[in-house]
Amino acid sequence: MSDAKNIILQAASELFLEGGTSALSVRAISKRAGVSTIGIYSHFKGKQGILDELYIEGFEKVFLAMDILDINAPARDVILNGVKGYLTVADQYEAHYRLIFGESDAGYSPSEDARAIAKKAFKKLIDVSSLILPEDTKPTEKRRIALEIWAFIHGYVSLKHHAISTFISPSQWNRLALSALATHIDAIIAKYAVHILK
Amino acid sequence: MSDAKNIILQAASELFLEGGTSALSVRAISKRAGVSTIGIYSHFKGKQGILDELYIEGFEKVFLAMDILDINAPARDVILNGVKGYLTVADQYEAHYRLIFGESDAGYSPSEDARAIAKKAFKKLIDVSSLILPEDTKPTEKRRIALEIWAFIHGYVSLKHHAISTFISPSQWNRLALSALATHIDAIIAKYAVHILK
DNA sequence: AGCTAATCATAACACTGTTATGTAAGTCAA
DNA sequence: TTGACTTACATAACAGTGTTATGATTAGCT
Repeated sequence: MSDAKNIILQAASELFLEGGTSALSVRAISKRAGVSTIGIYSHFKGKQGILDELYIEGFEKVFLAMDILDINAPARDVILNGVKGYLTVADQYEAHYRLIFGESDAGYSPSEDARAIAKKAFKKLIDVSSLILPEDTKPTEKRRIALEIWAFIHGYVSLKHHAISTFISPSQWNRLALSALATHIDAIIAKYAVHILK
Repeated sequence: MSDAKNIILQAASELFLEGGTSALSVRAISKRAGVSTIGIYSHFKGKQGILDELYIEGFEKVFLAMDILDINAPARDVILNGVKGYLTVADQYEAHYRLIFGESDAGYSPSEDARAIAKKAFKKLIDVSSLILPEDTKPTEKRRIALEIWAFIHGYVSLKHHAISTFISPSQWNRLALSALATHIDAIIAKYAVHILK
């Protein structure tokens, strides 16, 4: 990657972290990067290209957050730890998170490359959440369970961002999300245990 | 409400349903309504005012969707029916839903009046979801459970809107959401049953 | 060296929400 | 009816947005 490209991306990332999408205008980026506005078009595919990079950056953070250190811990704890990491990233990189879930720029839609990273992250989630399932569980079933967990936890993050939700503090939100998910995971485990016993 | 005000709002609502926020420019509204752009500012508080009206419109749809017809049915079914209505509204008025959850216009934030309607809808959700809880459950506990249900189901709707989620059809999404929620509700009921038995 | 392709700057285009200015219409009291 | 005052509307402009056409400059390669 060339110098100018790096400088532009750095400027964009800074502005994005500071003020979200509203602070991310082509002119603001070029001004901070010390280049002309045309630089965003010669090095990236316009603003879409910049947003794509930030989208990928966001999903990479999510991907790393799900990294599991203690592979020997009980499956239930491994998942909850992964989710804890997910929630931390969602807090720390809120602008990225909002971009990923279309909460910041209605006009933006991710490119093929960006979608590929997103799918990679989802596959990792499937791997992690499958730990509570029997090994011979069908792929579609594994995906279904991963989706349940993702929907649940993302629902909490998204509601936290909602304007109505001021009566609950951010840290309390994360605790609520984790305890609710624990309940749900236990329910899933119990269901499969019964299934095995039969 | 005056004539011009109604005409403007009608035009805005139509454009919104047709093309979402991106189709909702002040000039487009005024053009369709047959008035000058200044009309949006004399009858509403600019674009914010228009979005506020649509925000309220959206939450009223959600509110109505949770109306329960069969009050004598089992609590579990009453909730699932209410959620089914919620999902239908989310599909039918996708633009409104996205606006409500900040997925369409990053600049918009609802007024006090709009927030009030949102709180009213949430209170209704608390009432409905409390049906599976013992009558003497504390208000904060009731709220916590309502939040669990809302987060779960909204998480599914939000993921459905996500770009990565093309591998699942819309109707399938709703089925997945409902069955996952059923699992979760049963888990909650079981938990409270144990609590009572002790 | 000479040619080609990429990089950059200026300025402009078509859009956005908003507002200052001016005009016309309606309202109400003397 | 007349005069004063408020409201409704229109035109045009302002400051911002993403994008691009036109040139100029630079870099890489034959």
